[in-house]
Amino acid sequence: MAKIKTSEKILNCATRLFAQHGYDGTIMDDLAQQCGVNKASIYYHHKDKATLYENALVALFTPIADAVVAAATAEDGPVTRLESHIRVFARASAEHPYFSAILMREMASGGRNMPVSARRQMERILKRLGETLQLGESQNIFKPAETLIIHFMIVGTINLFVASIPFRKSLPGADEVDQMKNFDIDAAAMQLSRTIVDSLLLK
Amino acid sequence: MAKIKTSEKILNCATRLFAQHGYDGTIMDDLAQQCGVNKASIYYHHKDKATLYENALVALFTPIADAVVAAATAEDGPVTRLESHIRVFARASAEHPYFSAILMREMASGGRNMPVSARRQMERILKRLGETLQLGESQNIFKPAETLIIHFMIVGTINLFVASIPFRKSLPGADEVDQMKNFDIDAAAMQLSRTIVDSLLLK
Amino acid sequence: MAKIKTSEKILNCATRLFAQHGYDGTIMDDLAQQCGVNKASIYYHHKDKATLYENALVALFTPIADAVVAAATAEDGPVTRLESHIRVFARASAEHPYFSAILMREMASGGRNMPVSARRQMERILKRLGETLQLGESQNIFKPAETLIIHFMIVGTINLFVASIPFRKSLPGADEVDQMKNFDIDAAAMQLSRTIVDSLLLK
Amino acid sequence: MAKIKTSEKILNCATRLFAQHGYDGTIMDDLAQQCGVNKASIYYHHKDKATLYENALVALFTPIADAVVAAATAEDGPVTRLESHIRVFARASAEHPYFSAILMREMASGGRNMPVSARRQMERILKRLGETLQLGESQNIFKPAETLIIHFMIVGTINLFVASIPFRKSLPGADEVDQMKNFDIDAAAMQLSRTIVDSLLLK
DNA sequence: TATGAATGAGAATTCATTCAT
DNA sequence: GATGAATGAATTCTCATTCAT
Repeated sequence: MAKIKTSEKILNCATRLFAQHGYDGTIMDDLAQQCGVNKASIYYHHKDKATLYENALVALFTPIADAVVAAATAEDGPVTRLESHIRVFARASAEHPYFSAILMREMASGGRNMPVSARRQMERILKRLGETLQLGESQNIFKPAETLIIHFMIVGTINLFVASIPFRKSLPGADEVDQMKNFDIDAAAMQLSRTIVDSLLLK
Repeated sequence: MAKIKTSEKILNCATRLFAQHGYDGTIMDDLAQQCGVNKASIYYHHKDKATLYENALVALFTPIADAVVAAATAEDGPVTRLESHIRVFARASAEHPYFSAILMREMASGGRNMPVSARRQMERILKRLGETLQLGESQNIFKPAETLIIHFMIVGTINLFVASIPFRKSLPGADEVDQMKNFDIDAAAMQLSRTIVDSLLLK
Repeated sequence: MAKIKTSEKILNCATRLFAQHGYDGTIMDDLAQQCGVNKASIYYHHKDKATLYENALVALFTPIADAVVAAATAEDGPVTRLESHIRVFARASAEHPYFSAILMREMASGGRNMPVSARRQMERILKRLGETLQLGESQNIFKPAETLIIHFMIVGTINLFVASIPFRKSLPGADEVDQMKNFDIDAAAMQLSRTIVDSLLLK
Repeated sequence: MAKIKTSEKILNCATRLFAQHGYDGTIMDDLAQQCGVNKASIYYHHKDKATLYENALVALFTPIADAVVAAATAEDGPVTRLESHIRVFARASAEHPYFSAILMREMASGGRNMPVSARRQMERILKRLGETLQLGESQNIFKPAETLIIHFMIVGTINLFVASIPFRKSLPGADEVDQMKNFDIDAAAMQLSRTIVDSLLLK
């Protein structure tokens, strides 16, 4: 069993803390303690807090963008391609639970502080969506639509869904089937997908 | 011309800073400077930072929930009621530009730190939406749907749209009609509305 | 008895520590303790360590330059003027015992880090000396000489003399009249003065 | 071409850094980087920072004291012996440019931290000067004078002259013959020499 | 000998909050 | 109500030194 390198251990731990508490709310002392390394080690591997944040975001955003772009490419028709785009984005968000929280905070800041390299990844996703919608339009399958709005719809909805899971889990569950207890990301993605596709299809 | 009371001046300024920088990123010194009052005055009027945050959130969330609830009530049919719900929520979000940023940060934190009084307001909005959807279902106009997902769709989309306006405005706009420059909240609300309603309507 | 303002108390104390330990060797914690104020108070009054250093140097160098310039002006002939220049510089150095140590360290650094405002004061002294030598030359009393060398002779000698007093005081004084125990600044100034004037006078 | 031993490479580099930044201002990380060795290697060769400093100072001070003592010995008369003392000290200082800076810092600290072995070297120089002056007095060539003052005059002047060269070189030289641009150590030594001898000679 | 990694003890600076007037 | 000053408790970052290989 290969030993996880300290540098990565710090990065993983930092990602979690940044997601939970935000940049300013994350304390380097806590980070050191939580990953069981000396505080100075963090600085040995990651220059400073800002750089650590950048490193964490790039490591987090890149595989998600990769997955979404690859998934959309694998499909032929615009409908299945769009469905795939949404499903894979939703699953990737659920699998990297820190992604949504971090992205939401960044969007809340107007993206002003988001490292350029992380922003690039979001742009890759947006661009792919635009191509898919364009494909649908050109085949007279989709109505014309604002890519950006659709993008926000997907990202905003999934983000909220995923980021609110811990909160909803913590609620005193009065009812097992209580909708506040709905954590099934695939079901959510499917409803979102159907909603968007339905509204895009030319009758 | 009525003089704005110091207490309110502080509250307004604080709301902006909390939206821009988050709770941890907001510094009391800056706040004092930006509203032109002495730092000690803040404490004279607002106990401490946490209380100030609560006060700011309640003052921000309440009128928005009021507007949404009132708007939905004013309509008769489920479709117009839902449309009204979305349109008013979108407009209110755009008019209180700090609302979206703050709500997004809170959701990113899983709502763990959101003052109860602020959370109540979000629950009022969610409840109203549930009633509207239920009305549509009982009249055989809407398919059954998960209220929470629809709620996240509305809130997530509008939040992202509004919160990203400053960022998008700051982009070097190559093209005037560039969609990244789309700031028309009513148009965005309408597309969102159509998307959701289309997908809900029984064919 | 007027209360010494905290800001000045800090400045005085800082001047001493900077003289004794140099910029890098001076620790803000120690400073706070030694002047009996809270560490944060230092930052309330003086922005940061570098600024504090600047403030200390200006407050230290200015009165010395003032005294030297004024003294030279009060005399008529070049000889008495030069003697006065040296004597007053020596006395001022002895009265502000931190001046010599700080100046020596700055010269050791090649003056690279000396705040401009402090450097200005040294330039005033050098300029005054140049005028005095020029006066002597024009009256056929002095031989031509390099102002800078004479300046270094005065400053270097007095600096060493004054800065070494604490060290020499700490020596186990075998003999009361041991020259290493010579602390009489006026006598030292006089010998220096005579040395320089003798060598300058046209025979 | 003999390979410079790591140990010496470190020592040379350390001497420069100590001269430029002082003991406290010299950082072991920088030292390692600047001499291109691993930080741990420094400790392999030199125990710790304090010891390294001692080693550097002894290696620097010893040849200078040797040269001065030897030079004075080679001359017969007190005048030429004194002139030689000054000239050789000046040249040695100029050839070992780090000597002046380090000595000035040590004097600024009152010599409190100077390694004993380094101090010994300065004492050899002082002792030799005393003997030369004594010789002049006993031959009725020199007036009585305080050895220590003469020593300070020599050391203080030359130190300042040498240590300020880098700074003066960095000045925007308006004029080529500008005296601030005077770097000729021999000329400076000669003027200093003449000044001191003139004032010592019995008329 | 050499080196990448690790670390305890600092050291500079910040920040929410309080106090005296 | 308002304000300049003060402060204790963090918080980020540094640095001399050591360790394992």
